[in-house]
Amino acid sequence: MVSTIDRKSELIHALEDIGCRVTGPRVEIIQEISTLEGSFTAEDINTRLPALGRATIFRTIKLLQDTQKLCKTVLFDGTVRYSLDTGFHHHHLICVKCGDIKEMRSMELERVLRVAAKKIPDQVVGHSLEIYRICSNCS
Amino acid sequence: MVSTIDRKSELIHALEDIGCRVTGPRVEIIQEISTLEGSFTAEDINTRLPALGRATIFRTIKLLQDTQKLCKTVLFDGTVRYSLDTGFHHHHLICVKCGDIKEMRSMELERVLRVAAKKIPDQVVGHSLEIYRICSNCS
DNA sequence: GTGCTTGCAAAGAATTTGCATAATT
DNA sequence: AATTATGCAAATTCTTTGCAAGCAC
Repeated sequence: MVSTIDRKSELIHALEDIGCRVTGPRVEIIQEISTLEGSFTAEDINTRLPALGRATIFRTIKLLQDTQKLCKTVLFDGTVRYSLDTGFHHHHLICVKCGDIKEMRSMELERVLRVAAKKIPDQVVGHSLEIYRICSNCS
Repeated sequence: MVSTIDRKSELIHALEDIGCRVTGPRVEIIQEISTLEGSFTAEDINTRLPALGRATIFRTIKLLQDTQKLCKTVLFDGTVRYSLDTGFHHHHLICVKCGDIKEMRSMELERVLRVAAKKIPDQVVGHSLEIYRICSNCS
């Protein structure tokens, strides 16, 4: 299990690595993201950090996506949510009630997807798979 | 192969079935959708039928979704595209260059997905799978 | 000090809604 | 004739941008 502190410094270092300054607002946003267990929306951060400008929140989220540490997911209804990213290829378990997103990996699924890709005449460049569920909090 | 005419009357009947009137604007929109081979955006229809109000286009598209004959897909970049729907469970083959969407079905994939779902402790209510490719027009 | 960042407000883009008018059944 | 549908324009929602002032390095 990764601690909040570890996640926080990992994200801060990731920003530094792409040449960003470590500023107060950015640290505050990273703090919130690290504390949140599941996925979140830009609005979630805005609500928790009302002193920050929305633009800063969107800009920081974008930077974190650039570091590959944050993953953007557009849900079936068009809602945009973000979740921490391990950096490995993975799929999402999405709760249809609260929108929470968890990562999921399965070698078996990947294998079948590779086989399926071979049957497609065009060049396959990737895939995304979302499994919809009702999470334990919501059921 | 389904003809444009068949698709058109199928969509018109589908609207009638949910208690909608068959109006000029709706028929025009259905005509365009039936003629288009792949997927399309609301803007595509608006461009082809500039005499119609945008609101009418969005409202008609929504009605067609209600009939289950039209499928809404939100792409990785947030773009919204629509495509004709067979009504059966299926997945999407999406071209990363032009956004074109084709339906795809695979018993093998479904089987593996069912097995994967059983391993998830929560109640799984569905899934969606998109395979990204470069279509023959774009490659 | 220099240049990257911030917050505000304004601009955008996409979609929805209210309402008077027009068309369908 | 009774209702539903349309088109326009205004309102929404979410996100981005321009810019002067404020920080990090």
